[in-house]
Formats: sequence, C-alpha cells, structure tokens
Amino acid sequence: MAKELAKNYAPEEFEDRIYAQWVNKRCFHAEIDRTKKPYTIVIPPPNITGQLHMGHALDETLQDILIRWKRMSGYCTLWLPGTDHAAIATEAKIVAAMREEGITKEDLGRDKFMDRAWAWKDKFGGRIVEQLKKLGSSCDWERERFTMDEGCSKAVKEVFVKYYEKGLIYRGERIINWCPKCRTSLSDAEVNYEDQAGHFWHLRYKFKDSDEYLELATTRPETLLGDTAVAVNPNDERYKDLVGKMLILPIVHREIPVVADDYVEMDFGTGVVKITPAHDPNDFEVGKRHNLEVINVLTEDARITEDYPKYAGMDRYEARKAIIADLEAEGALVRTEDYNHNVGTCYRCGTTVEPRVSTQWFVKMEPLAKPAIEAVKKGATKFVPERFDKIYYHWLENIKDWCISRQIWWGHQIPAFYCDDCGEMTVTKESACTCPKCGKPMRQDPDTLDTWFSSALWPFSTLGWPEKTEDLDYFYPTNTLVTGYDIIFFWVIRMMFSALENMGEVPFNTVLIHGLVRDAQGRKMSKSLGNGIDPLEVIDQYGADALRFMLATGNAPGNDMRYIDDKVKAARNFANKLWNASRFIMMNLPDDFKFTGLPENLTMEDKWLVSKFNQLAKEVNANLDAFELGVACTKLYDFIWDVFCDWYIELTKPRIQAGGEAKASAQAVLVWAMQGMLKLLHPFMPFITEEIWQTLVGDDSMIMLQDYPVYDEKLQYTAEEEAFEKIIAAIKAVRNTRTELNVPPSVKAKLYIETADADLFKGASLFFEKLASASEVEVGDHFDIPDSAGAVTHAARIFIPMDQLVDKEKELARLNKEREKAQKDIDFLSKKLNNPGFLAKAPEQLVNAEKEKLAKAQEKMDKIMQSIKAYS
RNA sequence: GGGAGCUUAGCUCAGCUGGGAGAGCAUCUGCCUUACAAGCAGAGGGUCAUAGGUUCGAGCCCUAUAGUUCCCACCA
Repeated sequence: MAKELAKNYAPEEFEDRIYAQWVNKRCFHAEIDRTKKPYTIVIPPPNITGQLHMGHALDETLQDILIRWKRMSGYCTLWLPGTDHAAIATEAKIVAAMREEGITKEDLGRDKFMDRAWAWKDKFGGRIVEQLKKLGSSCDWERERFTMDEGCSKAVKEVFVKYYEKGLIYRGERIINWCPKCRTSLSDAEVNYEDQAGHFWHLRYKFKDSDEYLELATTRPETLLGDTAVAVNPNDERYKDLVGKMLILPIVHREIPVVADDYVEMDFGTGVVKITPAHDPNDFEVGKRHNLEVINVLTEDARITEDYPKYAGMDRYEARKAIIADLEAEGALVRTEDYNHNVGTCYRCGTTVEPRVSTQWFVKMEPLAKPAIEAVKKGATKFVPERFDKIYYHWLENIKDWCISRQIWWGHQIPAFYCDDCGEMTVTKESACTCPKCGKPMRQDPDTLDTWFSSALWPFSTLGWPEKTEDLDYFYPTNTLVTGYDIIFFWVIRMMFSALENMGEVPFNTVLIHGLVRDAQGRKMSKSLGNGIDPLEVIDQYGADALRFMLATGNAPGNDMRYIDDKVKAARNFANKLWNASRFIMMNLPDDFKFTGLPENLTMEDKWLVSKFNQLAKEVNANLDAFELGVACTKLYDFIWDVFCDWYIELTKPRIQAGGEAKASAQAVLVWAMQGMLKLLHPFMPFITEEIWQTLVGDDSMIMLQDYPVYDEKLQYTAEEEAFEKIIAAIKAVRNTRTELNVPPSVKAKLYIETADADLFKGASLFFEKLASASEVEVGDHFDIPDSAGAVTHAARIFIPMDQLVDKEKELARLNKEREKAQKDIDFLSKKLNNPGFLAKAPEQLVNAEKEKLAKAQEKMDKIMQSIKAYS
C-alpha cells in the first residue's frame, strides 16, 4: 500500500473529516442489537449556557471514553443526553433573547410563547451540540435529541398526579425566597449570599404598662410594620420576668407580646429580637410555635401594601428611610451602627431576595428521602469516589420539603385546575377540565414546575415512561451517570428518589463524580474574572485529542484540576509521537503489504513486546472497569512512548535494514502492535487513532467499530519477557557508564560481555551495536580485559576497553559508588528477610519475591567486586 | 456552627484493597543516530505538613495539631 501520513501531526486537517465519517456511516448507534448487553450512560444537560465551557468538555470526555470503550467491548450502548428540559440558565437566556426581539408573553399568549421558547431552546441546545461534536462526542445527537419532548411532559403530569393522590404533594403557606424583580420564588440553591455593608438600627419598644423600654436591634427596620412579637431566650436571666408582657410597637402603635424562644441567642446584640413572621424565615417558624399573627406588609414587587397608607407604594428601601425618620421623630431610635451582613440575592438578576409568605406547591421529602438513602447504603447505587456518599447522606438526612412551583411562564405548567366560581381544585392529567362541583370551566394554575422536577425523571422519562416501552425494559436501570460534585444536590439526589418512587428501582448503578476545572492559579473559571478558557480555542490550537487526553489524565476522580497550557502541550506532543511512530511503520511497508496477523516465528524482542502489550490490555481494561481513567491513560502513555517507541522501534531497526524475511516479520509485529495500541487508545484519543487506523488498514475499515483488545493467555511469554529485560538492563548499564565517562556516542568500542546467559546475549549483539555504541560484541563466560571501563548488571559483567579514555582512579571511584549502592540493597533486603516477624506474617509470594531480589543483588555485588579486584 | 477535601521533587499533580517514593514541565550534561528537536541518551532533586499510635512493615490505617480549599446552614 502506498499510503502515507502527512509529515506532521496536524489535527485540524482531519478531525472534522473523521467526525463526518462517523456520522455518515452511522457508527454511533449502529442498530440496537438486543442480543448484546446494554450499557446506558446518563449525561447532564449540556445547554446550561448555550456555550461550551471546560466543565462540559470534562463531562463529555469522561462519558465518551466510557461509551466508546463499552461499545468496542461488545455492548449495546445508549446515551441519554439532556437537551430537552428547560435548564434554568437557558430559560433566562431565552427570555432575554425574546425580549430583545420585543416579544412578550402578552403579545403571544402562553402557548405561542412556549412554541417560540422551544425554538429558541433548539437554537441554544443545537449550538452546543455542534460544539460537543468538535470534542469527538460519540453521542448520536440527531437521534437522541428530540425523542423525549413529549414523553417528558407526559411523565411530568403522571408523576405530579400520582404524588398528589398519594399525599406526597401539597399546597401550603411557606416562607420562601422571593425575587421582587423576577417575581418568582427561588429555591435555596438559587439564592446567592453576598456580604453587604448595612446598618444595625437599635430601637426601643415601650412597655404597655410602664414607662420602661426594651431595646433591640434590626437590620431591616421597615419590616417593623409587620412585627407581631418580640422574643427573648427562655434562659436569659435579664428578661425572664418580661415574658408575657405587652409592648407597644412604635409608629404602628399595635400591642405585641414578649415571647420566649430558643431561637434567640443571648449573647448576640441585646438578646432581644423583633419577630416579623411574614418577612423572615426564622421569625416565621417562631410565629408558628407561638401562634403569632402573620402580617404581610410588602407586595409582590416589594412595595409597602395599602394597609399602611403613609408608606404605601414605597419600595422597601424608600420605606426604610421614611420609617427611620419617623422612628427618630418618635424617639424610638436609640442609635445606628455600621454592620456587614450576608444578604441573599437572586442568582439570575442579583436583586436582594425578599422572604415572603405565599402559597406554593411542595413535595414532601421525608418519605422520598428514606428509600434514596437506603439504596446507596445497600450499594444499589455507588459513588465513585466513594466519599461522595457522605455528601449525599448529609444532604438527604437534612432535607426540607421541596418547593416546586415557579412563577415563570416557560416550563411545565402545574396540572392543577381551579374553579373561580366555587373555589374547587382538581389535579388531573387532562389538559382542560370542568368543575366537578358546579360544571363551570376551570382555570389551570399559571405557575410552572421547578426545572429539576422534570429533570429528576430523566433516566426513565427519556426511555418512554410512563408507557411500557421496549427501550425502557432494555436500558433501565442505566449504568452510569457522570457529573461534577456541584450537581449532586440539584440533580443526582432528585433523580434517585424520583426513580425509586416511580420505577421502584435506582436510576443508575454508578455515579462517577469529577471535580471542577480551575484556572492555572487554582481559581474557579468565571465570566466576571475573565479567566475562563474556551475549549474550542484549545481544540483549534492543539486538537481535540490533546484536550481530551489532558482532561482524562493526571488527576484523581472527584478532585479539582487546574487547566495548565503545558499539560495540553504535553498531550499534543504525545499525539505527535504516536503519529510519527506510525509514520515510521508505514514508510517502510512495501506497497503490496498485507497484514495477516502476528507471524509464527517471533524473536525474543517480539515476544517481549507482545507479552508486555498483553499485560497492558489486561490492566487498561481493569482500570476502565474501576473507572480509573487517569491511570489507564498514564499506562497507555508509558507503553506507547517508552516501551514501543523508545525501545521496540529501535530494536526493529536492524531487522528493517537487513531486509528480506527479517524485515517482513518485524513489520508484521510492528503493524500488529500499532493496531493494538490504536484500539486501546481510541476511547481516549478518537480522532488521531481513527485517522492512523484508516491509513494503515484501509479506508472502509473504522477503528470505532473494532473490538477492544483483551488479555490473551496465548500471548503471554513471561519467561522470554524476563530474559529480554536482562538485555535492556545491560544496554542501559553500558549507556550509563559511557555517559558518566563523558564518552560521546560517536566513539564506538568493542564490548566483552561476561555472562551465564551466553546464548541470550549472543542473540542480542546487534542491539548492543545499535543501541549501546558497540563496534563489536564478544560474549563469553570469562574475560579479563585490562584498561577497560565496566558496566554491571545482575546478569552480566561488561567490559568496555577504551585505553586512553579510561581514568583508572575515576573508574575505581565509580565502581565503589556502585558497590555502595548494591550493598545498600543487600542490607535492606537481608534485614527484611532476617526478620522473623516478616517471614512469619508476610504473604509467601512476597517473601519469595524478596528472596529473588536479594539473590540478584548478591550476583551483582559479586560482579562488582570482581571488577574492583581487577583494578586494585 | 455542621460537613468534606487537600498538604508528596522548584511547579502542576499521580500513587489502585499497607510491601524498597513516580510522571509531566522546569534544571544540568551529551547528542541534528534518515519516525519524531513537539525529539534521543543520561543526571541531579523528596524526613511524603507536624506529633503520637496500630503493624513484621505506614505516603496509604487510627488519634491529635497546624496550614489551606470547598460545600451547606446562617445571626435579628
């Protein structure tokens, strides 16, 4: 074959072409072959921002490695990509984009607005799909992308109605986080806390029956309008007698009681707290315990209500000023101090969140959380790394009921209907209904569901549930979820309990958790810092394979990783190395070369390589099986670079130059090994391996559809492998000696090799000439060569005669240094082997291994001593 | 306040269920040896944060301490 690779590894020249081939030849999904075992992977929604960032690149890389490996290992694989549901941030983008076009809900009406929103979502989702393709994602997006839209909303209704009927969903008054600007409730996770400079206003409330005052402090004086009590700690000696007394609320002049509650900390401030149940979550709880009235003083957009005409219509900050002025006038303001405190803000618009009592829909968490905890405890789902189960437990054990209603108009509308006439409420899967009591048409709840409510159903709603589909039966429960630890609370937990409740089975068996990608200084990548690195730019510069390899290697699961340019460069250099190795193989192949498998007569170095490759295949499979992707990467890197390129290729050169039969067999082994390495590496570096494969094997063959190499007993040559290591050790020793004596490689010298393995070394003399600058090699069982430098291994004593170049003193010093080293080894090992505790308790295998090591060390020592004697 | 992680070579990090400390980059020395200078051959460099403990044996397990990062909760 007259194929040739371009001179340099240039990923930009083939990555797009290779991807197009995968798509055209339908490699990703092939036909679903239900005779194979299924492997299903669930991936987080990649449309969070409509733009690819490093986090996605990491997600995608890990997932894609696993899915390609499984596919090549004979599994029927399936991705469950999350592109349909209204991910929170995308919603914000959609709305912003629609506003830019001047489109409002009122213009279009809800239904049309939704159609429009879905179109936008396609755009955002679609863009990221294109970006993921550049990374080499083997997900068949076209097929998998829109199969679940309908199913998802069907599933949502199904679950909602079911929960409602089982009493798992209820409507209730709760204090919630409310964004006055977005006019929507926010979950705890959607609130960002930030330190803000504020004030502490010390106020005094007068007692009803005396002229005494009680002093307290507040950061939010305007909520005073809604105060319905003042609280002290029941154990506080200072205020014990005051509990139950009545106070007069300043400005409003309402009577409010002093109550005792543990919530109050005695040593903070004055130890007295004003209680505003309608506008503070803690106060709300206190209010419930003491049956206090809940007085709401703020409207939806955080203005004072009509009930307080003097302040009505003012927003909370204007009202604060006005009220402080009035307090001062009334003599109720004692003093003002500066105070920094944590203020909750809306993650979307940054507005300060207003706690607000309102009617919302809730999911009762306790009965759902219990089975979810159990499932992980008994191992039905396991976290990798394991420690993340602690975070999981910690979260679930302290879980509060989940507020699922949102006051936004995109997303799944709550399937509850109200009769405006008689106040009746129905929860139903139907899209419209009439009042069962008075027969009038009912109005659907305008609120929508928290985006995570539908996301929680992902692993089964995407497979067709609630219908009993073949896919559901075959692919559920899924195998693996890959995600960052930051999403455990949002998504993982909710998928867990939702699946257990609705399917009676866990949604996935393994949750592979990875860390965050940080910048070179270890900071989180963020837009405001401007330190984010665009994966697409990295791909343009170094290629997708280099980026993927860098992301998968050199870090432990669950640990954060820093993005360092040099790391990608190192990965790119590795790709270049592989590229050039295959170039070496191909440029030597005859035009009519036909690969027919491993040749019959393998030489010792062939067996050494084959055996080591066999071991590699075994270990890589084991590592992938245990989700140790980084370890697998490192092993592939070491094998390809060190074992194959630095040793084996060099070892074949004499045969290649010799030509004839020797050349042909060397080429067959080279091609065999290259094919094997490409297959092993393909999940990690799909593009370059595919490109080389197709050049090497032929255009219509695709590496993506090959079988993944596995361990093969027939390829294991343990004894030969070990024997050849002696040659390698000897070559290294000669090189070492030469370098230490500053002999340039151009100066050749004859080698005399004194060894008990004469046949072995005789057969390898060419290697010494090629790799150890030998002009000639003589092997025997005894030599006495004066004026020579020495190289010693446990198996051989090598003389390098170089009269003028060898300084006897220096050589003796060098030998003594070696002797010391060898003595250290012997001391260490014999001490260990003379320890009765070690002999009695250490495993037999280890004891034998240590004995063998000692024997080798002693052999080496003997040889060193002989050389020293020869010099003295 | 509750929880989790990290501390190993100059830098960034590996080190799988405890069995003589590793890689990449950087540094030093010598090489353009026709696959590769994005390379080849060598070298130096670590009391594995500190102090105890368990064990025949500890970077790894236990306890405490220090430094550091993150998550959750949150003070009126």
